[in-house]
Amino acid sequence: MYQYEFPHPAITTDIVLFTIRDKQLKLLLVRRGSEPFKGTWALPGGFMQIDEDLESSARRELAEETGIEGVYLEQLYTFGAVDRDPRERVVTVAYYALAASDQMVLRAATDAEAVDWFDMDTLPELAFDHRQIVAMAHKRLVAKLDYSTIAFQFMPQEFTLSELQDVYEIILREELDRRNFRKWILALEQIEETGREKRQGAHRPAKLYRVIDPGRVEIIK
Amino acid sequence: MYQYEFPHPAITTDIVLFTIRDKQLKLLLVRRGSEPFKGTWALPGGFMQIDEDLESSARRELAEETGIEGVYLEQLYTFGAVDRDPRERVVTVAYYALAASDQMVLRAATDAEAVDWFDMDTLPELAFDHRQIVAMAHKRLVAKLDYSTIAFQFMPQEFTLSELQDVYEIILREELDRRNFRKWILALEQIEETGREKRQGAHRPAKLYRVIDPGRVEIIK
DNA sequence: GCAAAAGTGTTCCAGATACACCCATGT
DNA sequence: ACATGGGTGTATCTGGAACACTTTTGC
Repeated sequence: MYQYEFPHPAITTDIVLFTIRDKQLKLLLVRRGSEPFKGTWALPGGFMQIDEDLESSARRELAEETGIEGVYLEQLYTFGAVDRDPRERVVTVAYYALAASDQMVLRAATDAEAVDWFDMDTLPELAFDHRQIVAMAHKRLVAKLDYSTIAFQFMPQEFTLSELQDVYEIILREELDRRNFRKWILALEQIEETGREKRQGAHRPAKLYRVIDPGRVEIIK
Repeated sequence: MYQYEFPHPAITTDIVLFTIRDKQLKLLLVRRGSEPFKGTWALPGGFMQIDEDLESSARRELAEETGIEGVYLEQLYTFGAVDRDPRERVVTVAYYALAASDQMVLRAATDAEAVDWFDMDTLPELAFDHRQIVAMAHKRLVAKLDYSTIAFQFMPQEFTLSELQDVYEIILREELDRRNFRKWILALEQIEETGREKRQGAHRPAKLYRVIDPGRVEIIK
């Protein structure tokens, strides 16, 4: 038992992990194995330990619940409505995360818990205020596409310009002119040719590119 | 005494309140009246109550410690390094706030506490990790000036275009062309003439303007 | 009449947009 | 040979940047 002179809230971290698969923007959810909201889909996340910092907590929860490690992670917003958890006062620090779908090995579902990817436009009912958290993360993702190089976080090590353009088109939900897109993305000087090609199907092979500084997300304005 | 099965951190809110006064960007600080960091300047803020939400906590602390109410307030970032407070584990949700200096009546200092405004370029030593919090708030303020109408939050009800331009120049630390600034700011259609003038000194009077929707901060891209 | 800030338009440049044809491959 | 996606250049438009003189007032 831990005792305090005045009441303390609990702190959780929740992670909104996006990826792109099958030409769709996907969101990772876990099915809750315990009350409250048992059986309902929710964001991966959970209680912060007293001796770990916030980002470590988010990474640990993501790894424990889904087996996923090493993704791009950024703090999103902190949600603290008084009644957002029926058990006790819980403040959650939400993160959003992006990953290339080929980087991820989903852990075989532990316990009775299930983990799965959902299309952003056909999400199930979500536990707590997770719908609101997802909405904010999605808005931020769309906004950041315009003024940062965050889209590269969705790409595998090598990719074609068409694949990269697909990512932008899927997230922005609009078609882009191929020539203008290529001019723009190359002018950023954030990607370079690998010298290799991707042959696929009955047409001209596409040059493969890599991100010059894969860990970094640049503000491009 | 309050008991929990596992240890809970404390949650605080801290407020980085900016204003513009004497052609300088100023920051509000309070001198700590108790340990730790007794006597050191710090951001206004304090422990969140178990039955209030985060923003309410920030507004309450600001009002209690400084007497200031009704300012523009926006969540900044949540700081949770394990050792950021020597007493116990404390996670702080930082807010930044902006106000017109004429709107604010500083409360006469209560207790042994002092409250004062400091120039951003001559800040004293700060308690905890507040220097880092201030740095992030300042960076955000400068960035938001470019893509939102946040600067209006510094203005009194009626103001001249020169006064508004001063605000931009002080925060951006660069001079702006008067004609271009006026063209740009009027094209936003966020301010309108009041029909009144400001006569001051031996020169042509300036038209007074007001913000059309003072509560709102628009993203202008 | 003079000092001091307010007010006002046009030119220029750079970055974004629109747009169509040839290329290399597999079948 | 043909179907498929890959690759490329130019003309136009638009928003931002540079730039100087006249107006109104108080003293």
